[in-house]
Amino acid sequence: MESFKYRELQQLLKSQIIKGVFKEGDLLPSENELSSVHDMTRTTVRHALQKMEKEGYIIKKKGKGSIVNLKKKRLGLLSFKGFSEVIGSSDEQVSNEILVGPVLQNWPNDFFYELGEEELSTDVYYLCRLRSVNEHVVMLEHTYIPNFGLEDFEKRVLINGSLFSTMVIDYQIEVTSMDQEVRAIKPDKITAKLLNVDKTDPILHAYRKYGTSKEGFFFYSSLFFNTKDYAIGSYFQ
Amino acid sequence: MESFKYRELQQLLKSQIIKGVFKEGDLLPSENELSSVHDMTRTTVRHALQKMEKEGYIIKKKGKGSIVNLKKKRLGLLSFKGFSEVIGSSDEQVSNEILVGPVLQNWPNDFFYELGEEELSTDVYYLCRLRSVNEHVVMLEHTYIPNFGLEDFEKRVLINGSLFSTMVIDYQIEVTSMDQEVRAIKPDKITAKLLNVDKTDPILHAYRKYGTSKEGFFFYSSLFFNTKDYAIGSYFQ
DNA sequence: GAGTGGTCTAGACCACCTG
DNA sequence: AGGTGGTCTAGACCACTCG
Repeated sequence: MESFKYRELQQLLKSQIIKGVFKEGDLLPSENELSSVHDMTRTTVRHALQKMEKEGYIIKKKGKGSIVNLKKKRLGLLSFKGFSEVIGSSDEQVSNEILVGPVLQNWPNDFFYELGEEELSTDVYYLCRLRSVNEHVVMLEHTYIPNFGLEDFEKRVLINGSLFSTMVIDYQIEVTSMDQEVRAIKPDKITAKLLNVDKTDPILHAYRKYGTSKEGFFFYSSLFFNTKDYAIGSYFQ
Repeated sequence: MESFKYRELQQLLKSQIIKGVFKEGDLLPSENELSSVHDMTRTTVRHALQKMEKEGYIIKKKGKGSIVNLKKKRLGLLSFKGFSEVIGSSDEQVSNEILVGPVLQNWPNDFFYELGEEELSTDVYYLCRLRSVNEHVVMLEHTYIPNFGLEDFEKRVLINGSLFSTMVIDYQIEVTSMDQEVRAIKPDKITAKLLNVDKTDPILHAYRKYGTSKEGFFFYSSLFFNTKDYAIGSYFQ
């Protein structure tokens, strides 16, 4: 709804990065160039770039420029970038198997987060995905997305295999926050089998609630991690 | 070394918050007041406050002001605030027991992070702490701090029981980043006993490397979490 | 030396909150 | 209505990188 110059620039650059106009390691146009091209002050350009740096899309270097950055060294799965963004451009062989495609259904009983009335009055897209790195299964994710005007969501092919990118590009919804609870647990039979671990092996479990740029729109995940082969890495600054 | 107006204001306000001049929920002086009192533009004040908001010291509300914020809802132990900052002002009964006080020693063999030559040529402060919430043991932390000019560190009493606050106030060193690897594991005997869990109970383990405002100065932790009683929460935005 | 991002000034108008 | 933070302009000087 609200429209700001810095926000428009930010969204433009972001979608250009996601679409591949600017690739990993590329330099964005300089602040002076962006300010003259888009007819705004350098202050405003810097505001946009600052946000993008905070979100991890770019790294700024004094005297050099703004460098496009999408990779992280390891599996940054405790930060709130999506799996594909985090893993995407590294050397790892990544696969992303959808076990249960987006299906519209009712909310499960005893949902792991408390839901608002509006959420409860809609149905929900359920998605179950299995993620592997170098043919090691590392993560099983159950995702629940309330159907607040997501047209034809079940027919979409995820852009770059990424749910986050799809939401930005197709629905102009940005993920802005993530809240999670993490525990070490013993897996149940089915989860152990899917993650290819023994039933006595400890695994990591997380409940997540994602906040978005769309007022009142949240979505939820329950995730299981096999940390035998790959530790879960994360980096904050 | 480098000195900027926004950085000085930032450090002043931060230390005032840590020392209790401004308490949880208080409003900081308005941007206009800060700019006239400290003789700088509002832009510069905003720069300082922006950094502080990013670091989680304050929350800004349009039309209201900048609200001092130190608590998080749950145990935000996967973010990189220190334990004391995260837990500090909530309703929980927190204890922070130092099992092995800061002792100067050599680096362990096969240290969990790769160390630089400068680091290897110094000795290191070792610190072992046990953290409890409402009398449930939740965390065991082994901390390794290279002795790069930390005078009398072994004699310090941690300010507010917090290592992070002590470093800011006594040594002007700020923690600016954190890198970690997380795994679900079975505890060894000693750790199980200290965390008060069964040896078959899964626990969560993390290796951490903290980056600081002091060039080339890092410190390290190996942490074990009991997630039976309290899940590890974290919030990102 | 030319170009880059980092810091900083001195203003302006706006939307939001509270008495 | 008065004060707050949010957005934005139009400049300036600096430290850094690179050819």
